[in-house]
Amino acid sequence: MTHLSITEENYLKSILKLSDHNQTKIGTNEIANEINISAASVSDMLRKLADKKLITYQKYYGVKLTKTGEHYAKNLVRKHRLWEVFLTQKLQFSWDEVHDLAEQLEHVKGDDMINRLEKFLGNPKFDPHGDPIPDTMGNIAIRKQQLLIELKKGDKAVIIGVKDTATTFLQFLDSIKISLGTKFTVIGVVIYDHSMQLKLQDGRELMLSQQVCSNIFVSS
Amino acid sequence: MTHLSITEENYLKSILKLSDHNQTKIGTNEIANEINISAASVSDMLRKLADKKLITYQKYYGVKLTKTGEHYAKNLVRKHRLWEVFLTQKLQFSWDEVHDLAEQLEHVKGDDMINRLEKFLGNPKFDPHGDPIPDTMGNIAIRKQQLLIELKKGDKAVIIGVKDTATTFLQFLDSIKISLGTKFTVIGVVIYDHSMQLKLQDGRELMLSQQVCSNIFVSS
DNA sequence: GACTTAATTTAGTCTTGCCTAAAAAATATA
DNA sequence: TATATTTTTTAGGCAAGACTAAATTAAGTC
Ligand SMILES: [Mn+2]
Ligand SMILES: [Mn+2]
Ligand SMILES: [Mn+2]
Ligand SMILES: [Mn+2]
Repeated sequence: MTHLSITEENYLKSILKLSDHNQTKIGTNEIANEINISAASVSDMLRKLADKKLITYQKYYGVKLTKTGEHYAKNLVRKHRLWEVFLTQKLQFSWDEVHDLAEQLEHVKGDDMINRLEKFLGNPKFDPHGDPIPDTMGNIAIRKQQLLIELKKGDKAVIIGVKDTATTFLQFLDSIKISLGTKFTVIGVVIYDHSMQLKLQDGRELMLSQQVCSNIFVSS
Repeated sequence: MTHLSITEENYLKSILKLSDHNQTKIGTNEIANEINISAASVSDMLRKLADKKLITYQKYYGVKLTKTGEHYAKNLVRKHRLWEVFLTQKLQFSWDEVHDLAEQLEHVKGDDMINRLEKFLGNPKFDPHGDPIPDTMGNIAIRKQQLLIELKKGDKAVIIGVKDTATTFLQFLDSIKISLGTKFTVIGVVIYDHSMQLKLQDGRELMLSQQVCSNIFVSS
């Protein structure tokens, strides 16, 4: 495999992210928006990535990762998430602090290092935000999960991930002592604004807004 | 402190390395040779580094790090060596495999991360090659050490570092089961070529060439 | 001290990755 | 279908960091 620049890696990662659960082709503007770069620059880079057979690109009609491109992108996600686990599990960072550091660490070359890191961490399957860690082949564990917002009164579930990983959101969850693994029962749903009232395993009762509930993944 | 590019960091690191135990100014060619870049390119960069007050630079008369430049350079060395300890102690890499990975890891920004890493590693004072790890202030522990080649027949000592860290040299030492901490007595010095005969603590006897003995640091 | 050689800097280019402004193509609207 | 709007691409530039070739300065030699 050829050596990719950090920039190229980041483009592939963005395209993968935008493709998630979405087969259709990705537009230039979407990518530009995702990585905060002008559409003109993205257009330039797409041509280069297509030349390298990392994406299929038809002018004016969007892009899609090739198998090769997808492989690189998933490997990058794998590295990102393993480093996030390292930072939280070994260096005691909290889940809202690790993303930016992982953005840098993911570009360090050395698959052997990453495989050793994975083993050192005890072969984790999910990162600190509940996102699955691809294996060396790019395979990703599928979990049956749904958004908290989709639950009904009386449903019991456990929190297994967050959709939004913004610092403010994660810190808010910390402040109300909610984390991955927290078990609860839905004891009410407000019709007016779709806030949800939960009863946690530890006995506490909590009211969460629709926006919050739309960004928490649960498993029943 | 301003943000330095990886390139700038590497120039500072090279200048520090070349300055080691050597107060005189460093020449353009020396740097060019150290980082495998043309002298013309080095000349360009020196002007830029001088503009940023990271080095003092007088055209045609060489360069020297400023206090600021030295601080950056030592911090880089600190990061490099801590990552090398991580790779050997936690990921089980051997001492001949870690340098290139550390060359990448040292450029990851985040002093907090490095301080946590240091603590996680148990505040090591030396890296896997016996080189001292600067503290956050850039202070470096001084050890009384000398080269093996300087010893005389009958001297007892312990190996505490290597001067050459080339893969082939380190693998050679592995192959003859010599590592940091190995204790020995000099039982003979060949007059003809200055090879040295050692008796190790485990009873083995070894003959080492002058070149090998010139690249091993010992403490008595 | 003049001449030769070595070290260093300058001049002119190249590539990567970004930008803005303008042109072109696709899509939406009437 | 013609026009307006949005999206995307092209054109032209810029900065960083590299190169080679040429010019300049310093250092060494007779
Ligand atoms: Mn992340
Ligand atoms: Mn994550
Ligand atoms: Mn090293
Ligand atoms: Mn080292």
